[in-house]
Amino acid sequence: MGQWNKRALLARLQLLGSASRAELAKSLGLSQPTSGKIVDEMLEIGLLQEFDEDRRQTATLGRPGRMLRFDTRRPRLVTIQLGVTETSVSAAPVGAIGEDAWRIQFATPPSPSQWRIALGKAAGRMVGKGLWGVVASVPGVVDEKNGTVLFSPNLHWTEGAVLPGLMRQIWNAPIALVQEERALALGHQAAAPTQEDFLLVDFGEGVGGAAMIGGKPFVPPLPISGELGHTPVLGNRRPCGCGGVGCLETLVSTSGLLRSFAEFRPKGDASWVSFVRFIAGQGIVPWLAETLESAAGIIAGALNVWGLRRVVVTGCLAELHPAVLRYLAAAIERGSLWARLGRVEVESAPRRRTAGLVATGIERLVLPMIEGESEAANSIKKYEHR
Amino acid sequence: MGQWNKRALLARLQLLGSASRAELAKSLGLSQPTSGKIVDEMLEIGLLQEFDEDRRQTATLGRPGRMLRFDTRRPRLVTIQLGVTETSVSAAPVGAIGEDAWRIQFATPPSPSQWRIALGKAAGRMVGKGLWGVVASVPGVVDEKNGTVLFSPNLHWTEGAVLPGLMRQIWNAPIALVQEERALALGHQAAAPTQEDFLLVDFGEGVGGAAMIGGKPFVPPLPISGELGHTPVLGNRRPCGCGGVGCLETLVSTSGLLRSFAEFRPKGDASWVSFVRFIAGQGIVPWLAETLESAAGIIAGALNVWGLRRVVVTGCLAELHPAVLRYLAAAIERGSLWARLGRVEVESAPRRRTAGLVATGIERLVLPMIEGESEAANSIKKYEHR
DNA sequence: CCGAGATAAATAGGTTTCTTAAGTATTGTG
DNA sequence: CACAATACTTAAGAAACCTATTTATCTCGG
Repeated sequence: MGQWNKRALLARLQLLGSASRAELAKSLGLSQPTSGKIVDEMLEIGLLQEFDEDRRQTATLGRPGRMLRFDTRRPRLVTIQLGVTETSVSAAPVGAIGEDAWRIQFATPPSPSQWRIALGKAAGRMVGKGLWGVVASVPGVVDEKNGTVLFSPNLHWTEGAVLPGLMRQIWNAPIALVQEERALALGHQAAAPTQEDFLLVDFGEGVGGAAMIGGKPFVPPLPISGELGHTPVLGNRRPCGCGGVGCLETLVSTSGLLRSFAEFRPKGDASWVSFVRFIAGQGIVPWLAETLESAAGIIAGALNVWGLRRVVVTGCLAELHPAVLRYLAAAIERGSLWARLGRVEVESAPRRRTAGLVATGIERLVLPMIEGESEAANSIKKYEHR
Repeated sequence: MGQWNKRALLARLQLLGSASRAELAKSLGLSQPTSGKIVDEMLEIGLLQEFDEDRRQTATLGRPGRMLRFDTRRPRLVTIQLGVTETSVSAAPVGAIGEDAWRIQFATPPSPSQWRIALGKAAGRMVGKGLWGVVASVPGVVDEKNGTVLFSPNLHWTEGAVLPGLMRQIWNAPIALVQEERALALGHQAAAPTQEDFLLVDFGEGVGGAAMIGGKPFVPPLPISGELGHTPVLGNRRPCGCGGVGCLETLVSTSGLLRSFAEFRPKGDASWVSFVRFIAGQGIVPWLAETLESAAGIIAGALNVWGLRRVVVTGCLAELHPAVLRYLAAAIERGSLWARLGRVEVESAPRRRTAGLVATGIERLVLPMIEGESEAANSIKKYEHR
């Protein structure tokens, strides 16, 4: 039961970035001794770190607090991004900061066993001691609880593969799997902690969304949610990797956009770079406008269902001319019910996968570790009786 | 903090319907003394009730447990349904059971002050003592926290009206406002406690949805969610009360269906009864099929976004021939991503508004009362610091 | 440089809430 | 009627927090 305060304190510290014992106590409504006790324990474990803050500007009265943050010194989590074309691996401390910086990258091989081998090689070049766990982000429909991929239109070989099993052969540590867009949403939350409610939409090889509600990722009953990419678009006849026809993903993913671009200009160079240049020059051409309208309609529907008013766009759309995002934003606003009562906001942001993976690792691997047997057993017991 | 167990115990009892102290303790992983203490306190207050269970079939060894349930004897909550055409009022005990049975009904007047007067008359004919609170369900976009209606296409006069203020003039007791579909979802949950995750869709004057996730109503960041009725349907040009054009609600609400019916058969009797008879005879005529397809697409979209696989349909669609529901179910299944991985279920159910209102009352009025000042103050303090 | 004021952290002691352990009560069974 | 089985109660102790107090460390003004 008392683990509640621990979690709350760590969550608050994640939100604040750094804080003193007293600040944490005040902001949580805890007493200073309690806050102090928890912090001491976390320092002991190596989860938190004291550091000297540069406080030349904060000329405040009284004894200055000893500032705390998540430990940035020691790599604790192996973070893996299993992407459709590339796999990236690095080791990050729990206090990882800044943009994504991948230590090791390799082309994603086409089978589980080859992936395991490539991953093993990568692991050989990294620290192996003091690790607390391994977190991997995977595209598709992911059952995070069981660590399986149920459905992956763009990376079929992951379906049914026991990815945690493969990884455990390399690192003998706890392992967590995260759905890709959820990791991105958690990463954005870490970078912009004041935005507690938003829908992150990522445009890449596929299109997916993940909702943050009250600063927490929305956890659906089924291991499926935010599947915006596989909503059928009226009039679209392109076949999708999912087996369906006309999915949004076939229009507005990188490959979908390039396909439209090539169809529109059959003789030209259909590379992403030339597409970006083309749009910068020509503006929102009609076929692009139509595509954006479709995407906006689906996004607006998700906003109406979840009761959200902020959209964070990451991925390839954010690389295009800003007018594209503006057009999308206007279209989303038209479809959103909330726009009649208040403001709807659409913004673009960089992908912050590492931060998201680390946040996942803390939540799913580190906290259970801290809470130890007693509590874990207890919560399991409680679950059984449901 | 210890209020956690109280809430958990009451929630569990709500789920089980009735249970003994020992059963509650075991099912929650609590110790018997704790369970016993909490129960004693609740009996004292009058929230729970001991009763003799008929146990001729449960011939179990040992001392039989003293069965507990929510008190069914004393009316504690005034439950009000402010409907588009009718307002219904009754007083219910916290252990209210069975289908809706409204004590007093009157046509909903067209203004706040007239409504207040009619309500006052109704109150005169009811018990006034020992009441714990008043719960009212309201259609539209409801800010439950502030007790205001932001938007109500079919009952415009409620927008901006201070409904809790009006009610407090009549009953000087705590008051809670609930969005109508959310109340229905809570009511269904009470009647079918094992279904923890579902989307309730009600077809009536309007069309609205509410999601139950893990046995709890989904609480959106904005006071808007599940607004299925105001999703535009391609090709539909009917104007909607919301100011938009082509909303689903204009097709599939009672009045929308009747309008289509009248357009299809201009000379016939366009009453609901004759429509029901017509469909029973003719089956799913093409225009109805199209309407159902539109509704199903929007419902399936919501399932995909929320990660749900069960739809509970209440209201006018459930009154039509069963083939209508079957058609709708098949169409929903086609649009649902989960249908490729597992089963999707669609069922109809009666409206259980009283149960939902009572559940709301317990959650929002009775529990805070029980937890008392100390805790309330504490949680408020915690909130401020966010 | 020093003391006063201010704030942070640590310590001590008390409260609340649960749990474990050990009764007591009430049933069915032989 | 004794005995096993189960439900409830009581008593004592443990865990987690809180309040109050003390100690530490800073700024500021002389």
